[in-house]
Amino acid sequence: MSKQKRTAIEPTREQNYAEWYQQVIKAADLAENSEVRGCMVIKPWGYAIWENIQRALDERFYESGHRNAYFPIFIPKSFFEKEAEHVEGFAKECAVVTHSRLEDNGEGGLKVAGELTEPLIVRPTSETIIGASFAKWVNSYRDLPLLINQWANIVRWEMRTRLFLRTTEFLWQEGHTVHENYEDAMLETRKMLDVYANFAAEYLALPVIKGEKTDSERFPGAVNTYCIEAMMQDKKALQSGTSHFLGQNFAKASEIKFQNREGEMEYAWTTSWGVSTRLIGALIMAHSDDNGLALPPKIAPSHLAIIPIYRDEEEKKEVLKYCKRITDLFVKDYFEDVRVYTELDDRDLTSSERNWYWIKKGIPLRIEIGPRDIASEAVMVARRDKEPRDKQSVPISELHSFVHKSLREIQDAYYQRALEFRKANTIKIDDKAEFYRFFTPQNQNQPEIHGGFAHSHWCQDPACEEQIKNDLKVTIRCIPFEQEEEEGHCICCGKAAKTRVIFAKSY
RNA sequence: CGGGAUGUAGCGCAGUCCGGUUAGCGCGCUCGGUUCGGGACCGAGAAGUCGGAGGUUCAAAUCCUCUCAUCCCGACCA
Repeated sequence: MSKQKRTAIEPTREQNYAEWYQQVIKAADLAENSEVRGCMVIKPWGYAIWENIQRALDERFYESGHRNAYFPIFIPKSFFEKEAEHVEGFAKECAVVTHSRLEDNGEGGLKVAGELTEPLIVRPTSETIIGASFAKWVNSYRDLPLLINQWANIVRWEMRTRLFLRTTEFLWQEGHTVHENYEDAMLETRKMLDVYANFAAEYLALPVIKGEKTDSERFPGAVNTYCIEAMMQDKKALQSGTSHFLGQNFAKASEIKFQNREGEMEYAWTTSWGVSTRLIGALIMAHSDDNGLALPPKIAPSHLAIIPIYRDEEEKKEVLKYCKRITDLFVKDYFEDVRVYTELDDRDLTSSERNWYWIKKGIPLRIEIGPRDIASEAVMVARRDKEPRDKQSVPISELHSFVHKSLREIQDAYYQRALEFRKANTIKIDDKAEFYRFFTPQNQNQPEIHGGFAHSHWCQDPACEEQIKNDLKVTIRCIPFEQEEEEGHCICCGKAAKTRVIFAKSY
């Protein structure tokens, strides 16, 4: 059949986006569903991406004065109850530990025993348990600001899960800070959102929109929730990170008080902010294509796949010797702040099979090395951002600089492509009928990829937000920071409105 | 938790309506040979509690009852 048109991933994005996403993960061997409902196993290639995310973010947190610490996975129920909105927001998705022991049930099985006097909640987020520590640590304005970060796992008992995007247990980072006043806390909240946005752009090659959540989407217990929103290739929005200004709400709940410069006792101002393994989902859906994963070099676990090509043992020996010269060029080599790693793939498979294997894994560069290259003192280099058969010969003498130049170009190309995709699918809409048309698929039974980001006016009435959500499954992703004041009419009710918000379908 | 569907080899499926030798097919896996810079080909082979329990029957993957699990659509969400 027409081999030229065969894609490594089936179905394609166009055919069935949700299934395509699953297949990309499988083909790249990033993760798999575990035996435990809703929980995933993150495999080495996927976990390495997470470690790279950690490394880059951790450095930024440290540079901005934050220090890592670790708090318990269990939160006593009573702690959780202290902040009313907070409880309400998370109550429906908590895993609760009620017993401490297993006993023989007399039928070859086990029964739970040892009921706890107070149930423990497996943290869905740590504001309350960390608050309890902070209450002890903060006594004076001289103790502030207190800047703490925790890398941890979290459990939220979601109904429907999808690898990386929404799993019952997930990995994340949660920053928790305490400040003397409103301004400092607000500054911190916004600063960390910038850290996230810059990280997303520079490392994940992911352009994001910074903005504020509406009341209905706000973190339970927060005063303001800020977020970064990214557009996936199915034109849906993915919330990729959040930063919360908590005001004095949690300080009051946890009794975080300090003696201020005037000698009076005062409740502190706190913030919290986080990103999770969901970022890997964002990464996948932003850049991957119908041939599988595509990784920006600054976040890729490995950068060069070296594929030796030979016919017999004798040729193999010679080619491998030549390969050693190539790998030696990149020993302890750095692409900007990222360590360059190479993968020598001399498995007993055909060269094309090995080639496609690395294409599906998203490795930025593939280097084919065979007898012809030895003769010409060169190698064949292929880039993941170009067509699979698009290869070029590069002399060994230029290979190191060529690789570095290419890595930079690939990183930029992914960012540009994602940015252009978002631009092409973002429009201003002022007419209600057009708005409804924009978010309605042609084929209701099997909705095609449609919609995008709609910048439209909103009157701030939650009823309008609710109406749109019910009619179209479209929500306000955020009220973007960057926009010019422009009088208009609410896209739903038509009343006068001053700001445009971003409407989109979302994950 | 409501509506729909599916459980058969590692993966993807056929067979079930209409019960009948040894439960098939594709991919993958193992071995041998030929290949090898666009996902190789030929030959041989291994691999299955037909989700589980109970029932009907001379006979059950197939019919009946119960049960468990998964997926999709809703409500919920980093």
